Amino acid sequence: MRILLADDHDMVRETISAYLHSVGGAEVTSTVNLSDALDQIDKTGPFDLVLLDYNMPGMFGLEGLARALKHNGGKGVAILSGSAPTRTAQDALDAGAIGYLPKTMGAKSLLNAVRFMSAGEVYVPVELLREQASEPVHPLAAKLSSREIEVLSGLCRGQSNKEIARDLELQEVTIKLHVRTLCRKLDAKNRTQAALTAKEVGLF
Amino acid sequence: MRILLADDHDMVRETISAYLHSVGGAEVTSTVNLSDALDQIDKTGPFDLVLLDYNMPGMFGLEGLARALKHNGGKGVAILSGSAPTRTAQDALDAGAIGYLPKTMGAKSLLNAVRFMSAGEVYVPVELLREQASEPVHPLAAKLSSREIEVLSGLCRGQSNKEIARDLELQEVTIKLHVRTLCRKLDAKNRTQAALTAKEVGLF
DNA sequence: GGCAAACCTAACCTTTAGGATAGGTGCACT
DNA sequence: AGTGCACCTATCCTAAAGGTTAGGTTTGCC
Repeated sequence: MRILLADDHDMVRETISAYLHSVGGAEVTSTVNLSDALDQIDKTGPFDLVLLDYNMPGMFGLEGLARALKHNGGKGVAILSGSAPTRTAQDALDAGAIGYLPKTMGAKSLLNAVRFMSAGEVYVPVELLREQASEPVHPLAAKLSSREIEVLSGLCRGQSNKEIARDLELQEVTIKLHVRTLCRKLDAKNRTQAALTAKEVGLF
Repeated sequence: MRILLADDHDMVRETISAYLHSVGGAEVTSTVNLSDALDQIDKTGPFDLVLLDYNMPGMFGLEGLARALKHNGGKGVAILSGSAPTRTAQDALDAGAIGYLPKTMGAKSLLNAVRFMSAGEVYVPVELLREQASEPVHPLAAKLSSREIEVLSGLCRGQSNKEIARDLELQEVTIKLHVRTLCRKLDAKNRTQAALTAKEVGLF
């Protein structure tokens, strides 16, 4: 199993490389930037798997991924990243990456994932799904009073102030007031934006 | 590698079982429903991996998964499914499944995934991310003209008619007209509802 | 050419939204 | 008792939204 590891952090590079070699029996080559990695591929032929640090000299986001994919002749290229923003991971996989490895994962899991990807399979960390499913528990919900939540709920149903007032048995003016404070708290210009952002953060 | 496969379709059961045994060298036991599977676990001890068909006598959705997880003593249980609705897969993984296998995947990939999961790693098919990224091409989008889509886009950003008019270099009245027809087509009472439903069906 | 459809604009109207300012209540905390 | 906060209401105002009717253009189709 021939692995190419490109990461500018010495410690990351050395520990991962050592583990994959000693425990996983892999033949690991490592470089400190993208261009060295591409040179290495050209020199010794495609690797079974190429691991690229996302934040690394010469990467320029996913551009580096595309270049590495071309060089590695059909074999897999995966992205290694410290954090795991869902967006980036999705983009990477859409762009043809064979996997997205958060650096937070354990050594054993890393080895398993590397073996898996070397076999040509796409590795997706569960965390990605988790993040999408469970929102960060609406951070701004705490800033809203219970009344405001009720009014916001009406906004999210597209109700007019009058309708909301009727449902809550209040005067229309009062609703206007709440709507205004809601817009301020949600950083929205109008009721529509308030409703949209409330929906977006998963409040309703 | 001891695998337990539970599926009520004879063909699925036999082909998968045969492949995992002959090519993958696995020891495969198979049953036709959930209760037989649970009996089998109790009789011969936990398997390295249990594969459960999602639509199967006794499963009752994810209830069967929970029961199997208890019986298999910490080792992995994965869901096998014909279709791959993102929602179900997410729920399954959240409920502790070690993987979600669409039956559409190739034999070789299946074997790789099974080996991966037997090693205790969570397998997530890429399709799940893909589906979330690219919607099923909005059924009602066809009913809207290109201008209307542009205006709707403005609504979904919470813009006022005046702002939309400026962006599209049209008169405000024209925008009003489009907003009205949009509300009719989207069955909305006002711009807020229109924006919300547009967002809901994934148009923006 | 006639015709329909999608588009744009105009003038006019009513309702709603959004905002400011002022004042009232009840409750909790000090 | 006083202070602060969340809540409710009132009046007055401007700006937007929503709706009607009546035109106009371009495009493509029969």
